[in-house]
Amino acid sequence: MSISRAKQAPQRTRDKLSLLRSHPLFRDLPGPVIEHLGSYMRTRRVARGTTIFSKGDPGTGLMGVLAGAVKVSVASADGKDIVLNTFREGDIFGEIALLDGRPRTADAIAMADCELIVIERRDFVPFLGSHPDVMLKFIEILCSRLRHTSEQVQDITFLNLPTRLAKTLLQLTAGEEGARRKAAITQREISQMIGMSRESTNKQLRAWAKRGW
Amino acid sequence: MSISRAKQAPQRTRDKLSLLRSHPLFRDLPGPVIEHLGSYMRTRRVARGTTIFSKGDPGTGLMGVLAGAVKVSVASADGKDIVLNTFREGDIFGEIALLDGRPRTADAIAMADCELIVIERRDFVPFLGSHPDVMLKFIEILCSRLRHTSEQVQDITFLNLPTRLAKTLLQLTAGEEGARRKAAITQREISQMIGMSRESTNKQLRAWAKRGW
DNA sequence: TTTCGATGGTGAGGCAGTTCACACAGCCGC
DNA sequence: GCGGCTGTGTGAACTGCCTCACCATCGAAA
Repeated sequence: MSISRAKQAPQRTRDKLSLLRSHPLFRDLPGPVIEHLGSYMRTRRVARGTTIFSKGDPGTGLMGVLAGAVKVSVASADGKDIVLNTFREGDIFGEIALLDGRPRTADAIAMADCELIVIERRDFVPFLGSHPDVMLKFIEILCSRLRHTSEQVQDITFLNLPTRLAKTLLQLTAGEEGARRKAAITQREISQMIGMSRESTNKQLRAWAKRGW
Repeated sequence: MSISRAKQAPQRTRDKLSLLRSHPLFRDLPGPVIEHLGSYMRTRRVARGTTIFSKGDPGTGLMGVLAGAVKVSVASADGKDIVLNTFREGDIFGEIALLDGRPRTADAIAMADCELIVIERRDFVPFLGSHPDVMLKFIEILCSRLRHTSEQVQDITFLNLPTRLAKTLLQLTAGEEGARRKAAITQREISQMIGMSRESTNKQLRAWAKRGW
């Protein structure tokens, strides 16, 4: 997976500043402020499969996806894996450790070759302190994350495999309807998203396929 | 349950202002500001079993527990119930709908006779706008809620019944170690916290009891 | 070309936990 | 003291999903 993939740089449809300018968090900021922020940012390129950060790491900063896709997941002692969230081009992640400075609660892994931006906590926190409007946006983001995670809890406890699978598939296809579905996701990844075994997922998919879907 | 219980007012060990003054959110505010905030607050008394708000309600405000205990839970279509969080004297809940103004994502139910404080969103949001330091505290709270919920997801998917039960029991006893355990919780409530059936919980408890615990 | 690793596909068997059906105790109001 | 309610205790039957074991396919590496 390493060499031949890494050879071709990930498609980058936007640069650092344009990501800031288009993201809801910063969209409303005046140009000079955005450029100021931009000066704090580093970019980082990672190949598919790379661990971007691990559970327990000191949370050093905020990450943004310029190109590629990232999954945030946790592994159990016995090798199982659940995906808590996925992020793609234009998304921002890792806010929690950024904001409260405590260790990361999950792993972040590149699902494709990625180009990321990184803003360090030590640079960002002072900035945040002088920008209450950005704080408000962060509060909104945190709220929506909370709603998402809490819905996840409900889905896991209330819904059975087929329902959860269907729901996940819908979300996946909804996310990429406009773009051609180049996202080529494996069944194993789907199963991790819904917290079920690869085999069960497969069987359900086949059962549906037999009925012509 | 209704009459004889409601007769005796819930034990109130603190008043509105002292709750604000002792809560991490507001602790650092100057006295006059706290009193100003206090002027927005109403108190509300509810009997055990009362629904304080329901999933889907417009989120009107922030709630605080002066006395009693509150559980935040969701019910599934087929009558099952999971508890997402519990709050007791001195805690604050309902921040999410307060902050983003969207509908409540869960029900809040009084687990005992309660005295609550309420601050309306329309009063609080302007206040928040002029108090960035309070925003920061809210960000911290949201982060810790997020960590909690995400841990819940992990527990549900990775841990089996006995482990989850043990963990929950530990948290419960830890929460009330100083105070005499007057919290008299039912097995049904425990099962809802860990997302398992009442019967299974009972059997596990009995199994442990047989071994002398 | 062969080999190898990663993915997709499928069946048999097993078990954790659910559902259902009770029985029993304590408490309350009447 | 009697019915009714809420909470506890328990066994039998059922089942959804996991685990294990295996084979097929395909692309990349050697």
